[in-house]
Amino acid sequence: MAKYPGVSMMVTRRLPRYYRCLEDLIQKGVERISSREFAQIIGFTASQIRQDLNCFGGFGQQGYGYNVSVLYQEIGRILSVDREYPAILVGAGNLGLALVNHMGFQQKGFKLTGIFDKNPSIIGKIVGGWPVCDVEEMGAFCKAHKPVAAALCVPDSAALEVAERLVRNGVRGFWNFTHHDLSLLYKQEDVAVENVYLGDSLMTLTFLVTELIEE
Amino acid sequence: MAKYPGVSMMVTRRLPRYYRCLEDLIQKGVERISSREFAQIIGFTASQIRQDLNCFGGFGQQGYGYNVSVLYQEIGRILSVDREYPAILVGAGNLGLALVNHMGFQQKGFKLTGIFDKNPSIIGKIVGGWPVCDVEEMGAFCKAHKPVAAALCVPDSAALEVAERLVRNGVRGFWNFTHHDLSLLYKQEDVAVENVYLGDSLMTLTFLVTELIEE
DNA sequence: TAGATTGTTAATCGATTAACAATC
DNA sequence: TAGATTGTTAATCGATTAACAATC
Repeated sequence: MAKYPGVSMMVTRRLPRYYRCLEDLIQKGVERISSREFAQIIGFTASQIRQDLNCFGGFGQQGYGYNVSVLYQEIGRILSVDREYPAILVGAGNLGLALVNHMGFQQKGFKLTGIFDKNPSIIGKIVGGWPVCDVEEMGAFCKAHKPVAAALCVPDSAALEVAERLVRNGVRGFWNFTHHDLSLLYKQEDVAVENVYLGDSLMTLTFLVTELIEE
Repeated sequence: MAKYPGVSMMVTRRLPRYYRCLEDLIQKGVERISSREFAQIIGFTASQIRQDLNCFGGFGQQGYGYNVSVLYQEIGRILSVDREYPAILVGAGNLGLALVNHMGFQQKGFKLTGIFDKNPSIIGKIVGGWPVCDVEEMGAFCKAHKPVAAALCVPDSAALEVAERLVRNGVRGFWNFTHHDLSLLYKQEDVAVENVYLGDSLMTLTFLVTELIEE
């Protein structure tokens, strides 16, 4: 059973925003904050912040507000960013490598445990401390290391096949950079999918810019 | 004045999905499609599809449905993906390079016209056909080439300064990969911001996976 | 205690879905 | 013409905002 069954996707997606914002506040030495001040900084309404937080518990105190570091810890716990779920990267192209080098998988709930690619000219190279392995070894690796999630940076054409293979091997979450909506595939089964459609994001910007500059 | 002033962000963000899905259908040789069939494939409801499309015009025909290639063209036009707005990339680290090499800026409304970085060891290298230039040259470059948009792949700490410099030089849109919410900064001014919070996206997945696997 | 600010309920707003008349 | 499916209006649903009593 899910710990927070009633929580909407809207609220879920705001949690990381709160978390990061609180991190900044700690950095700046802020100890307490009211929903009103918080709202100003983060760009939501005070009502929404209080409403959101109360999905998970009463972390504030009337007349005082919220203790920044307490709230930070609480949201971190809710997000489970202190976990180290074993995760793998499939597809060590430009984007995949950028994610490994640029992003901290750790401190975001995951621990990278393997990198896989199909391209023989990449296999064997060391990336972010890990040798790139042949995708053919992926099945055996999963049986041994039981990765919980996978970052999918393979070409669109390979997305479905790779995803299905991983699900058969116990992977329960995808950070999906392909353009195949995997959440459609796994609606029934218990697989979490976070789609990152970079192409769509750029096209959205195109639309917005055009709306702005075309008279 | 905006061409489509009443269109919500919700609808806007679905447009690229429609566009890509139609592309796939064309590839598969599908000529016509009803909102019902389309809904099945894309994972929305038929009502929503018809509602969405009618924000922009009546592209269908009663009793027939939608002509796939006509609809594809129409949505492409609405999104302005056939434009070639001059755009630059600032920050040629792993992520920036991945975007240049992996993404097609062209065919998504933009044309990359320059790449900038602060790091002397990167400056001068050729990436995606363009030499990486010193950020110090950015002002002069903007005056000469008038880029309309910028992909921001600089460290968080540099985000605000770079963004402000670019806005002063006429940039009207940001594809923002930093964790500073630029849309907060330019609420009043006419600057479009598409925030891509990869870290938040990964934390969201962490939350979803935890909800799934913790009993 | 008095002032401040939460937690929570009620009101509003917007987005999605359902229904159906218009029409190809 | 009859069948199918749109465009569009009305109903529902969910998310955001406002309000205020509870309480630190």
